[in-house]
Amino acid sequence: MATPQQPRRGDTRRRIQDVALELFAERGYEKTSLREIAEHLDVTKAALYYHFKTKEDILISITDDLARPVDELIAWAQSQPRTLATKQEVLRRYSDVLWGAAALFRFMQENQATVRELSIGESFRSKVSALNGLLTESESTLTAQVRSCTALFALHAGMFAMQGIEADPEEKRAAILEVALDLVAQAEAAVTA
Amino acid sequence: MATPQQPRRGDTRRRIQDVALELFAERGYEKTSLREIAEHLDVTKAALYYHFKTKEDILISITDDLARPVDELIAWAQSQPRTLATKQEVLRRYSDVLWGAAALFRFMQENQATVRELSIGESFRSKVSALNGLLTESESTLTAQVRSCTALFALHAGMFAMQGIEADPEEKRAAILEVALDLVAQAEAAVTA
Amino acid sequence: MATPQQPRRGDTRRRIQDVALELFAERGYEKTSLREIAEHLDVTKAALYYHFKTKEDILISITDDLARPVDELIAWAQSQPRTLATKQEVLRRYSDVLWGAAALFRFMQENQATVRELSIGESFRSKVSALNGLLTESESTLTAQVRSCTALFALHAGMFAMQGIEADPEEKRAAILEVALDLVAQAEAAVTA
Amino acid sequence: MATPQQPRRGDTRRRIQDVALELFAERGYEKTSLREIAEHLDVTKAALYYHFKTKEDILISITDDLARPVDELIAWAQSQPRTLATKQEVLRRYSDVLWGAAALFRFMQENQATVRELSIGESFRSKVSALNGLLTESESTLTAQVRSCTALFALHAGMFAMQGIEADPEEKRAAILEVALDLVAQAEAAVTA
DNA sequence: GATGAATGAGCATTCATTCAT
DNA sequence: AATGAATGAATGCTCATTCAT
Repeated sequence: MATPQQPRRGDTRRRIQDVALELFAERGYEKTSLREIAEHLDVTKAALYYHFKTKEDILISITDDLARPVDELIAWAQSQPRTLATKQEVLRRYSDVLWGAAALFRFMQENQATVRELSIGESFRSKVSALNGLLTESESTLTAQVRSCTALFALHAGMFAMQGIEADPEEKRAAILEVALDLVAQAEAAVTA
Repeated sequence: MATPQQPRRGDTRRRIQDVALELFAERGYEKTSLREIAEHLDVTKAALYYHFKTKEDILISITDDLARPVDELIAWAQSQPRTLATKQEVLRRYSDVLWGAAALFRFMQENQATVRELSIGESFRSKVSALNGLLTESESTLTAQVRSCTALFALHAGMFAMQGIEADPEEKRAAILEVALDLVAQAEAAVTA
Repeated sequence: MATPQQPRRGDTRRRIQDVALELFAERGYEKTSLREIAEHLDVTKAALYYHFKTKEDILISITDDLARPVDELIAWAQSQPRTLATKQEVLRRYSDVLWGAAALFRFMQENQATVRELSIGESFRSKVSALNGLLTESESTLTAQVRSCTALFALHAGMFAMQGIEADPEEKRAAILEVALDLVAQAEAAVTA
Repeated sequence: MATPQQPRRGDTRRRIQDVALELFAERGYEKTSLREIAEHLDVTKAALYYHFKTKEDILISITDDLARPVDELIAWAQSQPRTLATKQEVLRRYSDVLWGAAALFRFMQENQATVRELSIGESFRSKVSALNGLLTESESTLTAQVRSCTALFALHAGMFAMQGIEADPEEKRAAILEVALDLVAQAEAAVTA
C-alpha cells in the first residue's frame, strides 16, 4: 500500500541536488543558503548534512553527474580522426549535452567568479580547454583558431544570452548550431587552402 | 611643503572604486567584503560609508563611470545609417571600449548571476540588447540574426575566455575583431541577397 | 565455520568503551564526538545508542569499571589500623591502581573542568577525599596535612606531568612512590613527636 | 560630568577578558560559548569580534597578560647562581605569581586536554618545564629530581585541589610553600652529600 | 574626512539524540 | 544487534550597516 503522504522514499539525496541546482542557477551559489534549500524541501538544514559533507559537496555531486557526458564526448572525439566531419559532430553532440543539462551550464557560465575558486572550476576549465583543442589546429592561422573557439562560445552563449532573438527554441538552437558548424568549416578551409 | 607620506589628496573616492573593481573582478562581488576593500586601502570600513551609501553603490558608481562610453557608442550608432559599414564601425569601437574597461566587463561576465539581482543588471542587459538591435535586422534570417549576435559575444569572450590561444594580445584582439566583422558581413550578405 | 572477518562477537560494548576512553583521554571529552567514536569502530552513531543511553553514560560505565579498585582500596584501608605502615601500603596500592588504569586517570586529571559538571565528578572527588582522609590525621599540624596531601598528588602528577625527567618508566615510578612514602613518613613523625 | 549609566568607556576589551576568564575557569573553555560571554556583558557576539579575532584569541590575550610574570621570574632565576637559596626564592615568587593570577592557573590546570590543542598549550608547558629545569640538577639522583618536581606541583595543587584541608587560606598557602621549600632542600641535600 | 564601537541578521557547520525498520 | 534518516539546538564566525564623535 503506497503512502503518497510521505513524499518519496530514499530519493532525498536526488531531491536536494535538484532543488540546489535550481536555486544555484537562479540566484547564484553564494546567495543560495542551505536554509533556503532545506526550506524548499521541507527538511532541516541538518538533513542536508546527512547527505552531503559540505555545501560545495552538493555542487560537486551535481557536476559529477551532469558533466560526465562531456568527458565521454571528449573521449569519443579523441578516438576519431581530426577531420572537419568529426569536429562538426563534436559541436552537434556538445549542443545536445549543453541543452540536456542546461541549468548546470547556465550556472557555470553565470557564476564563473565563484566557480573559479571552487574545486569544480578547474575541471570545468580543463574540459572546455580540451574541447577547444579538439576543434583547433595549433598550426593554423590565428584567425582560424579564433573562429573555432568562437564556434564553441556561440553554443554556450546560445543557451541563455541570445534571448534578444525571438524564435522557436528548437529553431533557434538549430540556427546557432548552424553558425557554429559554419565557423569551424571556415576555420578548416583556411588550413587546407 | 609636500607631504609625500600621504600618497594622495581627496582622491579616496577614486581609490575605493579602483580597489573595489579590482577585487570584485578577481574574487567576485559577494566574496569581496567591505572589510577587505578597507584593509587594502588602509582605512576603516566606516570610511567607505562616508563616500558611498552602500556596497552596491560602489559598484553602481564604477559602472556609471566606465559604461558611459557604451551609451555614447549607442547614441552615435543610432544617428548613423544602418549600413554594414556602420555596424562594423560599431564593433570596432565596442572592441575599444571593452578593452578600455576590461576589468569591469570581465566582472560583468563572470558575475552575471549576482549582477542580475543588482540594479546595474538591467541597465547592462539593456545596453547589450541595444547594441544587438543595432547590428541585427529583425526581418532577416534567423541564422543571420544569430551571426550578428555571435559577433558581439565573440568580442566579449575574447577578453578573457580565449586564453587557450597563445598569441600577442594585440594580434589576438585584431583577429577576434576580424572574425566579428566577418560575421556581421555574412549576416548582411544574407539579407541583401 | 569461523568468520575471521568479524573481529569479535558481542564485545561491541567493551570496544566502544575502549575507543571512547582512548579518544576522551587524547582529545578531551567535549572535543570527542560520538561520530568520531563510531567511525573508529566502523559502526554508526545509532549503534552506540543501542549500548549506551547517552554520551555521559559511556563515560560513567568506564569509570564504574575502572574506578572500582579505588573503592576496594578505600574499603581495605578502613579495615586496617591507622598506622604509618597502613598509610604507606595505601600509597603503594594506589600507585598500582593508578598505573593500571592510567588512561582513565589521565583523562580525569586533564578534564577536571568538564568532569566537575558530570555526575562522575562528585564520585571522583569523594574518592580522592576519602583517600586523603585515610592518610591525614586532622589533629596534626597544617604542614603535616599538606605533606600527606602532597604525597597523593605526587602520584597523580607522576603519571603524566613529570615527563621532564627522563628515566626508565618503572624506575621513575619507584622514585615517585619513594618520595610519596617519605612525605607521609615525615607527616607521621610530626604527629608522634 | 560623569555618566554612570553607560557602564564604562573603552574598557570593553578588558571587561571581555575578565568575564571570559571567569567563565572559562568556572565552566571550561569548550562549554563557555561566546553567546554566554556576550550576554554576561550585555553586548552582542559581534562586539566580541570587534575586539578579538577568534575565541582562542581572547584566551591568548589573557594568557599573554597574566603569564608575563612567569617569564620575568624565569629570566630573573636564570641570572642568579644555581644555589638552594635561589631555588627557594623561585618557589616563593612562583607562589606569589600563582595566587596573583589564580583563575588563569586554575583554568590551565583544569583544562589541560583542551589547552594542549591550543596555541597557548605549548608555551605553558615550556614555562613549567623551564621552571623545573631551574629547580632540578640533571646529574642528581632520580629521587632528588622527583622531589624538586613535586615541590612545583605542590604549589599548583595547593591552589585548588587541597580543599580537603580546612584552614585559613593564607596559613594554608604558607604551609604549602613550606613543604615545597623543604622538598627542594631535601633534593639539594642529596646532591651535595 | 574619517574613526571606534557596536549591532542584527545571517551563514555553514556540528552535535547529541531519536526512532522506525 | 544495528542502521538510515532525520531533528532541534547550538556554535564560531562574518557581513553590511549605523552613528556618535
